[in-house]
Amino acid sequence: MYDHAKIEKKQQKRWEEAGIFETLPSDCGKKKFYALFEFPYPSGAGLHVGHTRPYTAMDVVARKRRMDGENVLFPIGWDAFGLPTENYAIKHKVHPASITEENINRFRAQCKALGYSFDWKREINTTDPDYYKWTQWIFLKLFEKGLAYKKKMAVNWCTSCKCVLANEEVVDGACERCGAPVVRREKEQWMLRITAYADRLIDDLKDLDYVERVKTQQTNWIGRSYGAEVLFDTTAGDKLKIFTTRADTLFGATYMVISPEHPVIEKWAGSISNMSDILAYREAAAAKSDFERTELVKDKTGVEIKGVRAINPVNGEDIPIFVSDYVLMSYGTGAIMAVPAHDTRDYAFAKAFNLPIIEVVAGGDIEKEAFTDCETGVMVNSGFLNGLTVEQAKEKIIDWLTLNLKGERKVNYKLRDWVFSRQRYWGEPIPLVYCEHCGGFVPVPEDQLPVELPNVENYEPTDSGESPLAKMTDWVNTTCPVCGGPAKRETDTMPQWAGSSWYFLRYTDPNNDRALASKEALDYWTPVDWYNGGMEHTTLHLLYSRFWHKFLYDIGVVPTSEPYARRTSHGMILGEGGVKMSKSLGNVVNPDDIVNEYGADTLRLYIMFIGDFEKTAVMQKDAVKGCARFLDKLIAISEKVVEGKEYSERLSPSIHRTIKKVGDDIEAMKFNTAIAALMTLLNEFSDAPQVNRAEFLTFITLLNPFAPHLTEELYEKYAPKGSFLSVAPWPVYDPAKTVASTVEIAVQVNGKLRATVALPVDCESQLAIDTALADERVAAAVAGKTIVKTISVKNKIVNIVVKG
RNA sequence: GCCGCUGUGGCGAAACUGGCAGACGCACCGCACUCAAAAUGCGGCGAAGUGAUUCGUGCCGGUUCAAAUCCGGCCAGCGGCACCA
Repeated sequence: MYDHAKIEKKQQKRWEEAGIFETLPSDCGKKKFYALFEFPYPSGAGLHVGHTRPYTAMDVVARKRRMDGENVLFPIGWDAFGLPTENYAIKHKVHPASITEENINRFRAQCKALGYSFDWKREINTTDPDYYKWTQWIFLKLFEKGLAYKKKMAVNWCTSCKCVLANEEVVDGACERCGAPVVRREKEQWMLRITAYADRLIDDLKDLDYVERVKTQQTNWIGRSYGAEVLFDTTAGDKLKIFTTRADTLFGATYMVISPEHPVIEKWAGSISNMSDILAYREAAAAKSDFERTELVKDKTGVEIKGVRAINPVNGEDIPIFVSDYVLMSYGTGAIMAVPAHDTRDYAFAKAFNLPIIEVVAGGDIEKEAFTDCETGVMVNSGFLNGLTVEQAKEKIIDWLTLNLKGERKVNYKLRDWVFSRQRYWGEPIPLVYCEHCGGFVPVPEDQLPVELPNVENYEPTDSGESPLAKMTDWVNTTCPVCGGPAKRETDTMPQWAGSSWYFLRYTDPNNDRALASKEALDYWTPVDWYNGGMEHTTLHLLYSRFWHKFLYDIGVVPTSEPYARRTSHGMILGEGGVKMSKSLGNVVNPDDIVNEYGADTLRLYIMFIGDFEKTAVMQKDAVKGCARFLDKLIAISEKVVEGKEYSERLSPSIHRTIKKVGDDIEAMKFNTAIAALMTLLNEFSDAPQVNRAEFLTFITLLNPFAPHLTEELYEKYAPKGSFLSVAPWPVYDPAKTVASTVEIAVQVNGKLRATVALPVDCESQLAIDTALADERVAAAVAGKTIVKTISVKNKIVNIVVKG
């Protein structure tokens, strides 16, 4: 066992003093490489072992690219606004800013102890007014372009955080962060028009190097569907507009349904004879939480509107209209045509209310269930569509609707606009003031940014849904920047996701006080070349930041329309026994413990060796030992290295192969097999009679990205003063030298392994077959039988097919 | 229900484009060193069989000289979405 604590501290100090990980200027002549992982929220719990997986992975990549001679930007910062800090501050009566500072100090120390090669001079903090000034600036640009607007609407209200949530933050009807139930509340909220970018957010994915599951998840979340809007005449006089993806089934529409919140209910009040029933139903629907609504998916409820009926535009049929909460006001037009024969929900409703079911696509059995999987069917009972395929009917009906002014093509999305305001203290103030005289919200002028968070006595959230800032009358009351009259500041703050939607831009030029970053810095560094992050952010941070970036591109602030060229995603680290690590289970592994016992290099190796980077892995403390032993073995070998400038004949092929393997594996994020290859090579070293200096140096260079401290220490013995392995050139391999002169070939008889034979590389297949047949075990298996066929695959296998 | 991913020893896992299944590591067993233990080194380690051999990558079937890998049909687990018309 070596003194890891001493060595690691020493090397960290050397690196820092020499500044070898500082980013070079953009005119350095090197190819740029921007490596990024999702910057942490500096929680009170400190760095978790789960953090070390993506951090170490990207550190390995960054270190390897630096050794490849690239100019690497590998930054770190703190996404420090957020509720846990605020809640802790309330409980312990301290200012969130001071807790944030404490937490950051701890995270920083932990990161340094792990030897990450960050450029510490570019550290950022989203709660720093010099940073959030630009977050506010982007908001003002969104406001200026009409992409930020205030709207009264039903929102998700977390009963514990006492704050609204974005749709993306609601998981199974509960708050994504605290797990408390979420209810619907009518509130005025700031919204960002992310839906305006829905198409581009889907379409631009196709040119990006993102792992496929991220692309599909984003595409599904945005949920684009192509269909038509159709106008139905009603006996109330005006028309009712619906959205459908199946206009081809119009002849099967036997009733209509509108959402309980649909505004026509008020409009038709005079004609509706059972208004009280309908209002009672609406009230009952509104009282349901999101959770209850999803729980009750099965049973369809509703009320028929008495007094108003609709006319099916294709056949003039008079059909009833229902109110039911299975139709959502927030999607499409809040009204549907119901085709029970070909939609499961309509079918269930029609059965419950005893409504007619008309088959319009042949092939199913509508007595039993709705025939929905009918894309290949043929139209029936459908007038002028009869005999057409579904595909043909879809085209024909849309043409017919358009021609007769009864409808038109329409695209709809599941994606909703982003609810952007929060009624909490610890977030960026929204830089707007409300002026009665000017008749609305007025932006705070750019030269008055940032609008800083005032010091408040009490951060306690309110049940009324007002931000704690609202009580700060000194701060709230201000003058209007336009007319100079009295005005009130907006007291809601921005959500946690604001600061992280653009932070990667700030790293390129972190101290700029005239722009969020200079044009030169953005031109050189963006887009991020490789961004790794958690799957849990796919429809949150990743989507939000793509949206902001596209907006900034549109207004000419950034030079690319996408922020990240490549996106990878790491699997979760589970606790012992395959369960999620949590405080309550007491199975949280603190990386500090492993660092103290074995050293940072061992932890780094272990966390990379644990398994496929993209998959969930289980922490097994026992297995850490294997990595510690590997390093001990390396030290033992280092003490016996002899002089030598060339690889020995014995080790040369393995060394060349390993250089290739480790390099390829790092780029493919197959860190586990890269380490396995290094272990194999080290085992060969210890079996060899001796290891020379050239061989040893290549080995520690390959290992350096994974175990930078020990390899740097071992390198000092050979290196001129002031030179560093961490920035030494990556070894090159010669493809011709990766193969030994002989290979072992498997010999099969009828596909079953019978022997292995040694043969010269790339030998003729006849020689391989002859050698195989000469083997006594093969001969025995073939004896007395007829050879029907022989197959020989170069350097791999010989298969002899026999009969009889 | 829909979309996606995964299923391989006692355990974590490897296996390029179909070509010796189980690399590498953990645990375990034996031996050496030691008074002893730890550490270290050497050897073994999918199952059955004394053995030649046979069986074996979730299950059933297919294609192929050859299948963990390709095709068809299931089963189980994980993740995402979910009354989205």
